Amino acid sequence: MRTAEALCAKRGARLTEIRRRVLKAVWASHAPMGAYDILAGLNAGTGKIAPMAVYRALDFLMEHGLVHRLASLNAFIGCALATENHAAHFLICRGCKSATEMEGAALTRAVKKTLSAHGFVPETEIIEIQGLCAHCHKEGVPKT
Amino acid sequence: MRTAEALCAKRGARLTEIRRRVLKAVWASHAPMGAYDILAGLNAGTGKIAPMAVYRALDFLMEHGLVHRLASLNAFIGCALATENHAAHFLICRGCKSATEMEGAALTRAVKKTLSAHGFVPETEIIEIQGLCAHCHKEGVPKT
DNA sequence: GTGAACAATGTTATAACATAACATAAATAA
DNA sequence: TTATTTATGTTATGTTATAACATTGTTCAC
Ligand SMILES: [Zn+2]
Ligand SMILES: [Zn+2]
Ligand SMILES: [Zn+2]
Ligand SMILES: [Zn+2]
Repeated sequence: MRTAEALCAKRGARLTEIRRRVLKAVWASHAPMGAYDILAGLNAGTGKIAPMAVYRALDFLMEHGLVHRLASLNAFIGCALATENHAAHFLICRGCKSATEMEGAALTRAVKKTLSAHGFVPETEIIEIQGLCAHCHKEGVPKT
Repeated sequence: MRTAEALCAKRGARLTEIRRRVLKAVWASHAPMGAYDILAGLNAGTGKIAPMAVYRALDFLMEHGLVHRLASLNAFIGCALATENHAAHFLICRGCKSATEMEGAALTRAVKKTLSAHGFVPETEIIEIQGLCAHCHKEGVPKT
């Protein structure tokens, strides 16, 4: 959270109340959260925030690399490596619902190589591997 | 199309009228199509097919590896390598809206390696790189 | 300080994507 | 043929995301 504040300050970006609350909600969850889950959390008390507000906050947070969107789940998760902009690669376990962000230097290199072979200029890189994490696999989480 | 028929015959799977029509629609488009786009196409004449029917056909076609879903676009595209089940890796150009399926042996290897390093057992592999294809980049398609 | 310009939020409505649940019909097996 | 399974029809609803425009708040030049 300090990191987020520092980062926004450095960029002259405003980490407002609602953005902070959304970020906090996303960070508080190990599992990826849907936008409407986040919304429900914010509105748990007396709230009456609208979906738009959450989506706008998420857009802001994504722009600044504090949150990632998991396309395969329509869900959002806090960035584990909130440094400069980076490609996000995720391992998504259907057993424990975890999504682990991985720092894949080798993978990144392989992707780059493949792209340049095609002359393709990348802008967004989505890599999401679904399956079972080591723990859940050992536990014998069933197929379906 | 012959391929699809052969493949289904071999497996005892029934490539019915509606499934065939959906496959044809998806194949006819270079660009990925949304489910409701496909639906609109089928219903262009006298039709009155419901969304469910399209989604069910798509599920069938995906099970048999004839169609892929692009998670980042909520769209579907015909498989360019309709052989055995394979991980689908796509290059998605925002200029010409094309989605190119790539046969990335090296990339596949890199992914495998990374996964085993994490002890992660994969089931579904989503790799979608968005950006500009060589042609659109050369044309100077602008940022936004 | 005042006012212009921009940034953020509020508000309402709707678009776009996807599935649940149950009924009917068609194909296959026994 | 009857039973069983597979596919489709039908209606309704759930889920995710954006459009459009009004209002409020912040910043900055003057
Ligand atoms: Zn990250
Ligand atoms: Zn797990
Ligand atoms: Zn394919
Ligand atoms: Zn292109």
